[in-house]
Amino acid sequence: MPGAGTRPTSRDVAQAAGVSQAAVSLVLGDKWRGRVSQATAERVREAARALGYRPNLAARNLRLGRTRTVLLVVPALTTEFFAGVYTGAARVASQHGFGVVLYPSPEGIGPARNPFASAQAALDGVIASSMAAEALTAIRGDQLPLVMLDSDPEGSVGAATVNLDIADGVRQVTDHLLGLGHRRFLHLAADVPSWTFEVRARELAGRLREVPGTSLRTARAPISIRGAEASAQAALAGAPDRPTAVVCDDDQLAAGAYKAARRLGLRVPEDLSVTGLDDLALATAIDPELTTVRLDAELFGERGMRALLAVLEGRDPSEGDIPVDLVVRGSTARVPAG
Amino acid sequence: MPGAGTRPTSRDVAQAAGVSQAAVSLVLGDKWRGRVSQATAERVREAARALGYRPNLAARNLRLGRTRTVLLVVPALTTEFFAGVYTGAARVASQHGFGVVLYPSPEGIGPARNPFASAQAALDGVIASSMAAEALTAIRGDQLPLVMLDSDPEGSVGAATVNLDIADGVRQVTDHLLGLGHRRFLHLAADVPSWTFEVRARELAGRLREVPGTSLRTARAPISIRGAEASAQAALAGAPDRPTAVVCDDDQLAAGAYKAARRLGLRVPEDLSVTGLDDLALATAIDPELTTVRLDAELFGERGMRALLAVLEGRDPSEGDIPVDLVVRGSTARVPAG
DNA sequence: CCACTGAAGTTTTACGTATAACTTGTTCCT
DNA sequence: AGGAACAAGTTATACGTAAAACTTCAGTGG
Repeated sequence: MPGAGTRPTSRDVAQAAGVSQAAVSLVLGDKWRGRVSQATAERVREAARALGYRPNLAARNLRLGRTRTVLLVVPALTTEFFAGVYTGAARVASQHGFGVVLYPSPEGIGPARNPFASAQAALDGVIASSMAAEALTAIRGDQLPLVMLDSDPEGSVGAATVNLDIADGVRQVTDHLLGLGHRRFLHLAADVPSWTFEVRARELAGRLREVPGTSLRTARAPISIRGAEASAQAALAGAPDRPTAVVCDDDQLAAGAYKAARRLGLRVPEDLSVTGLDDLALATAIDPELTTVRLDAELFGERGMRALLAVLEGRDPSEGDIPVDLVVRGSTARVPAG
Repeated sequence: MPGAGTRPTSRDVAQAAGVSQAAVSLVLGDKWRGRVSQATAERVREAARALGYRPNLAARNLRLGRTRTVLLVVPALTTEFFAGVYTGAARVASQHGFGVVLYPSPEGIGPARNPFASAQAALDGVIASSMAAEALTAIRGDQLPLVMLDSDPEGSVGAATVNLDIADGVRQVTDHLLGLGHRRFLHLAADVPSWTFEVRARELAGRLREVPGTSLRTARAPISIRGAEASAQAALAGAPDRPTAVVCDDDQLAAGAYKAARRLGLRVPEDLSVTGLDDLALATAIDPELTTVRLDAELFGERGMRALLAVLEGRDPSEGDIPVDLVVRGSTARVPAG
């Protein structure tokens, strides 16, 4: 009889069922066919149920040398985007008997510290979003299989990468605005060093360079509505050759641009077109609803987990970028005359 | 020499430093004073560094019988609220050498399934938000120390509870609206069975019952902007004795109420006052900015973790409810004449 | 000079599991 | 009849760590 308060072990179950510990392990591990009789197996299962036996995961992990647990490192969970990524990753993981532990990096989207100080769980692999070389090194020092989300395929030496086709999204936005006659652009950029934001800047600038008569200014802001508001207000204040379109690095920045516009007496979209990127719930909460690029967060998470499974099984993890779609709503309109 | 690809163990470090495995454990566990010489300790640390040694957590957890890891069960991470809770909990945890694993329950705020199927990590305790009896039973079956967030102190048998003073928040909102002359109220309620929402309904109804000449209708909606929009639109459609104030169970529902109002040609706040609860970033992104009740998510998480630590150490976890504040912004105004 | 103390270690063991290797008894084929 | 083949188990071991219990040796006080 196990002491009160102590959790029952497989040995307790064995004793209760009148068999050896090995038999218990075989039965509960579903490896008993041809090794244990049907009747005995049932007896073991009954004993386990009666005692409320739950295997000690630390012991199992030690024995097997793996945990079937992976870490998902994400920037701070200030939007629902990474909730979607987690959902997708967790769905695929559970189909393969894996668990996903979520680690929101304290520093936001930028460089993240070594997550292993916090996550006491032993891990089989890591899916990391938008991290800097520093943390990457710490992880690779641990020899852990690694998949990078939304990161430079060149920069992440050896690690598999899974990316959304952000560049194409920016192209679609830019072409949409050019088609509406816009020529003077403001890029409201995230004030965070990350490849994913570099792509936006590069692609927008590149596309505009191909079209004569266009101009591009850039304003940087921390990724928050308040921060974006201040930055956008300053950038839009000059009346003479004010931009007619604001391309924002994400929907939160776009919401800040709305507020700046309102403060300056500019109407969206009559005086100013605004675009976002993400398609958060926020995008349809604000008025007018935001023209933005829809990112499929769940698919992103699924693909990330699938890539990690491939790495773990020694398969090739590479697949193409995930397509994104422009969603045209009420925040973009034909360029105002004059 | 450890085989290529295998992680070095404490035994490898011992061999490299020319000492026993026990000495390595003592030195790295900082228990060496009076047991190992300064010089040897330094030699061990150097060897560990050289080999890139990281202790096997599964083995440590098995040996110690604890993991210094706790699980934080939250509803789906669709708003930044629970990100704040996590941040607060993780901060306190790391100060005490604990890690926090985040488990977003797949079913939203309502009844959650047993999280242990997914989280392969062995756990020392659980902080669970707004869960139903079903999951609670599963957890208590595991004999795990448990702290409930935002749950009925009566219903959660034996488990410690940490609560925000939501009731007081609802009182403040109601008194604010009554003071502005409102008498016809619509309660836009979350369509989810949870104690935290029952409190809102009870408190609002109770307060209005004390004031003669008031009326209260209730509309239920899933917690999303879209869902709230549809529900609020239906509830506000009847012209004659339409409510003049909409009290929403959270900010997302309030954003939906804005959209319904706009669709019906009602101006906020001139024709309709709207209030929320949470004070999300969304609250200041919409126009007009939302009058709402600010909840201190980080403090909530801190208090939750502190309570769990108290339980783990056999101390009394109980503290008072966390105060909340009404934040008056532009979405509430004096009741329209007539 | 000898018992004693303290420093500086080492040896050993236990944590709970999964599984390889072994044992025993029965059935079946030739 | 004699073993081969198989069912139905058991015994023993390893995973990597932490720490209790033991050893060895040098110095010290009476």
